[in-house]
Amino acid sequence: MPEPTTRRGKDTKSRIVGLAAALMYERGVNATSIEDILAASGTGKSQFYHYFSSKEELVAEVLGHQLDQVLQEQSLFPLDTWEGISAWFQAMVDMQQNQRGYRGCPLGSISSQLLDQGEPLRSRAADAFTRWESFLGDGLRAMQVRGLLCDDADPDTLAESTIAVLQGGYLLSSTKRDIRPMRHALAIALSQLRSYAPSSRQPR
Amino acid sequence: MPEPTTRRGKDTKSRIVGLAAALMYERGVNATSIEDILAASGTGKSQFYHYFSSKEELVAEVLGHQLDQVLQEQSLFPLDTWEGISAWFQAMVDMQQNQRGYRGCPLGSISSQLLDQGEPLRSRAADAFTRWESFLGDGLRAMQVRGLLCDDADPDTLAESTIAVLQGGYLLSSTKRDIRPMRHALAIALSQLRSYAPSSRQPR
DNA sequence: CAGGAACTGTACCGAGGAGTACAAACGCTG
DNA sequence: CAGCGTTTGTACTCCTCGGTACAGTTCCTG
Repeated sequence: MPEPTTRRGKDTKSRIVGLAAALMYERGVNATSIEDILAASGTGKSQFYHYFSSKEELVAEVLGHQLDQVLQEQSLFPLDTWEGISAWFQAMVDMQQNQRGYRGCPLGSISSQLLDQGEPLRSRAADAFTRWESFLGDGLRAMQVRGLLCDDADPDTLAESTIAVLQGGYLLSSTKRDIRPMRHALAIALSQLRSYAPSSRQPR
Repeated sequence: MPEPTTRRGKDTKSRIVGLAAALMYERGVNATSIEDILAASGTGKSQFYHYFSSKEELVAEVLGHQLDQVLQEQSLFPLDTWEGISAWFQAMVDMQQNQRGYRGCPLGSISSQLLDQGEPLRSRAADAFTRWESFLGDGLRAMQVRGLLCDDADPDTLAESTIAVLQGGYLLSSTKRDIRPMRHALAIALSQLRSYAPSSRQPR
C-alpha cells in the first residue's frame, strides 16, 4: 500500500501492473498467478507485497490500467463527429481481428471475470464502464450542441447503450473467433446513433 | 466416461450436472470446486470420477445443460411473431432483475469464462451460441415466409446480431446491477429487427 | 561517511483443490 | 443364491498458489 517514491520503485510497480494486465488479458485473471507475473516482469515476491496488499488490489489497479488504455486508444478519434465515431468503430474491428486475435475488449473481458469476485471489484468494474461511457457521452453532447444530434436524444443513455452493444459484439466475436458478429453489432450501434441525427428524422 | 445405465446412475449424474450448473452460474466456474458440487449434491468423489474424466468434461456438460435451459425458457414464447419476440425480451428483463439478481445470461456468463480455458471448451461455447441463434433464426425465417419480415433480411445474421446485443445488455446490467442497460439494449435489438418489417420500410 | 528508509531476494508455510487407490455395497441375470 | 458389472464411500497424494518471514541491498540525506 505504500506508494513508491523513488524512480526505481515507480518503475517496478508499473512494470508489475503492465505485465499483469497483459497476462490477465491473455490468459484470464484466475489463470494468471502472482508468480507468473513476477517471473515475466523479473521481480520478486517481496516487491509485489511491498506495493500491493493482495492479488485483489492488483486486479483493481489492472482494471484502472485497462481503462486508461481504452481511453487512450479512443482519444485518437474525434468522438464528436460522425466520421470520428465511424473511424473509431472501424479501428476496434480491425484491432480485434488483427492485433488482438479475438481476445475481446481489454476492459470488458476483465470486467466480466470480476462479476463473481465479490463486491469491491464488481463496483470498480462498473465505475470503469461508466467513465468510458462518459467519454463517449461528452462527444455526443458536443454533437448535440453543434446540431449534429437531436435535442431529445439523451447522450448518456445513448453512450451506455452503445458500449453495451459493443460489448456484446466483442463477446460473440471472441467466442466464435469470427469478426462478423462484432461488425454487425457495431453497424447496429451506429445506425442506432444515426437515427438521432436531425437529417434522417425517423420517429424513434 | 461410461454413461450411466441404471436409473440410479442416471439420477446421480444429472444431479451432479444440475448442481454444478447452479453453483457455477452463481459463483463462477473457477470459484466452484468439485468438492463444493459434491457436497451440495450429496455425492462422493468416486461417483464424480466414475462419470466424468475431469472437471473440463463436467464444464462441457454444464454448458449443454445451460443451453437446454435457455432453449426451454425461450420455447415458452412464439418467436415467429412480433408479439412473441417482445414478450420474450420482456421476460428476460424481468428475470434478470428478479429471480436472477443480475447474475447475467445463464449461457453467456459461463461462455465468457471459457474463453481462456483452452480450445475444446471455447468452441463448444461457440456452438452453443450458434444453436441458440438458429432457434431464433428459425422463428425469423417463419416470419419471413408469412410476410412479416422483408425478403432481403438474412434471418441468421439478424439472429446472431440480436443475441450479441442481448449479451452486451446482460454484461452491463450485471456489472452495474442496473436493469437499464439491458432494457435499452433489448429496445435497440427490437427496433433493429422491426426495421426489417415490410410496413415500416426504411432503407436499411 | 554514517544511518535509515525504500527497495529487493529467497526460503518457507498453510490451505485448498484436482485427481487416485482401493475396497465395499448394490442390484440385475442366470 | 451365486456371480459380475455398476455404483458408492473414504482416505490419501501431489501440487499450485496466495501470503509471510526475515535477511540483505540500494540509495538518498545530513
